[in-house]
Amino acid sequence: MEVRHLLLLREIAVRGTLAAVATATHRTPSAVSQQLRTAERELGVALVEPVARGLRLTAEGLLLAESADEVGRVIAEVEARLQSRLGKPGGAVSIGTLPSAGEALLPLLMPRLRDSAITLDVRDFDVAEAAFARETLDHDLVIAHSLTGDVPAGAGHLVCRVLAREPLDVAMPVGHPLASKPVLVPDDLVGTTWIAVPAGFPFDSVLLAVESATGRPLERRMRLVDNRLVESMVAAGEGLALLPRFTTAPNPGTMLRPLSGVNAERAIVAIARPDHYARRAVRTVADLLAEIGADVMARHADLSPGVTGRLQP
Amino acid sequence: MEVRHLLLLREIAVRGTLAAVATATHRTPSAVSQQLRTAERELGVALVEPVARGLRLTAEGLLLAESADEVGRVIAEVEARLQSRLGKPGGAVSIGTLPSAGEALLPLLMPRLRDSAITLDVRDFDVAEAAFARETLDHDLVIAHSLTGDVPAGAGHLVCRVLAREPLDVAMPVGHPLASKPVLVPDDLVGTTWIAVPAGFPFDSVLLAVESATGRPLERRMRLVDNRLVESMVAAGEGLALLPRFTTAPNPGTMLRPLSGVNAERAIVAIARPDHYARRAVRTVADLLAEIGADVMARHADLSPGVTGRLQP
DNA sequence: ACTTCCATGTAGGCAGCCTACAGAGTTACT
DNA sequence: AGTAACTCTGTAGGCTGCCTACATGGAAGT
Repeated sequence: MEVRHLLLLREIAVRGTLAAVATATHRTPSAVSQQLRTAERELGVALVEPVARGLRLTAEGLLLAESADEVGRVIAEVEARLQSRLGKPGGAVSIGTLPSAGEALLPLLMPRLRDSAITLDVRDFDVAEAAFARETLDHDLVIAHSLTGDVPAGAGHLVCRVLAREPLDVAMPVGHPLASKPVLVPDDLVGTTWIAVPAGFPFDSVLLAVESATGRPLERRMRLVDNRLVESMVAAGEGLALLPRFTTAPNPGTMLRPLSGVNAERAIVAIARPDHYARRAVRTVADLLAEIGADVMARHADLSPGVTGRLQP
Repeated sequence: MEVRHLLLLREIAVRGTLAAVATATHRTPSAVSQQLRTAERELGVALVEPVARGLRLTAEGLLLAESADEVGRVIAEVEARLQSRLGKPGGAVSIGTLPSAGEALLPLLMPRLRDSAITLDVRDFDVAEAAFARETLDHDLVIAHSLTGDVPAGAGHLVCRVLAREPLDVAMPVGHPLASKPVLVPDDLVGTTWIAVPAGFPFDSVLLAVESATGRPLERRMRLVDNRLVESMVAAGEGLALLPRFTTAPNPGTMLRPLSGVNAERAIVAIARPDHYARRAVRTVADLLAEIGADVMARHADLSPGVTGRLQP
């Protein structure tokens, strides 16, 4: 029983096809196929069965793939134990992040890693909530968010650390009638039109909650992802929008007002595969992100949202 | 971090020299040395340091060697989980046994494995109590004994199953004056001479206990290991001896009498390395041995020792 | 001093993993 | 229906890496 074969099965279980495993591990599909056959021959069991134009794991293959999680975790822990004895954590840590959270956190992370042996490799993507979990396959840490709780959908057996809780405020053009109220409630929003996000994206759940609270539908005029673009649309008077408080820069054309009465808050969380999280460098970065998240929350705790300065002086 | 290297370090930790590891794994010392250097290069740490004419593990090497126990156990458990799903356990199980316990148990084990896929590979050795633990390096199961408790000396972190508790009786030639008593106590033995075992062998602790109870030394005339030889000496009138009840065959020249007042009993135990014990075939054999041990104890429960038939009808 | 038992170095054989390329099967699109 | 795109698989060949065989150097015991 070779560990390499166990890890191969785990990759197959999680990526679905041999071709995906091959590209993820920088090999040809042929190599993966041959290794799989070797594993089957040595174990004396069928590990995969053909289905449609691909294949899927047999019950035995699935059993071993699940076991591989445990094996991988134990080995990673051993490695971490050694590294922690050898000195400071180091190496490359790959981070995948949703842009808005990355904008709030990562610029503060870089200086804290200045005199460590850790190097970062950052990528960003804006995907539906359930798609963040998949990104942990290709990144050590994924900065995701959730509006329904502290664990993003699909991140069941991943390591999951809440970095911050960020209010989602209502953005409106300067001079909008609602700007006179320091805090908005759902009833204030009846009849308004919105710059919304594509279906499946977390922010939409807030609008749905507002509709459910008032019993009246909201008009969604566009479905945009990029917050900078959304802001410009709001400033142009195309509608209201929900924007995360920490990263919506003061902007002469728009202002923010908090929304109460529904859950208008997102949890910014770092998620990781347990075996990646076993690396000390990865854990160190996660620790720093949690610190930074707390700092950011503290800095906004007594500040009003947006460009209007302090509301409760 | 390769599992092969971890297991190599464990072998070094446990066997002491590269030469011993090499012979145990059927390789040349050169191969082992090269693999060790490869491990050091990949990990970037010194794992061994020269000492005297051999070497010893550094602190880091020892850390990894200990971790290897955990890794090996987890992998063995995965393998066992797969095998248990695939059907009946099978494969070769190597047993090392002390001769007397093997004589009592193993003939009953063979028929029970008749229609299984398990094959046995049995060896025997008669060593001091503390030496049994070392034999678990080379055998899946070691049948050992202990007079001081249920765990033989040195078997601290081994799997340890008590198979039977066997009285050690006093063997004497037919017609010996002590034969008139159905049960002996230490005071009966004052002034007697004995066929003893070499120092360090467990049986000696019983004679020491008798001496301690009576305050009078016993004369030890020879120091023999082989029980068949001991029996013949007893029959020849050379002295008394302690013999295990289950395997001392009825013999026209000798008879047995139980000894009370001191702990004259040995625990027959199966010991194994946890990673070996994870194999289902190994566990199955251990289960059967425990059954057999219980049977043997039950069969002797209402029978008097030796050739004299039932004493308490 | 000689033997013995360590570990280690070098050269070469051999197995195993990988790539490159080709082929067969299935699905989806035009 | 026909084609394109995707899947997995097979074969031939190169390359890396592990091992053996043999030789060397050092430490301990006789």
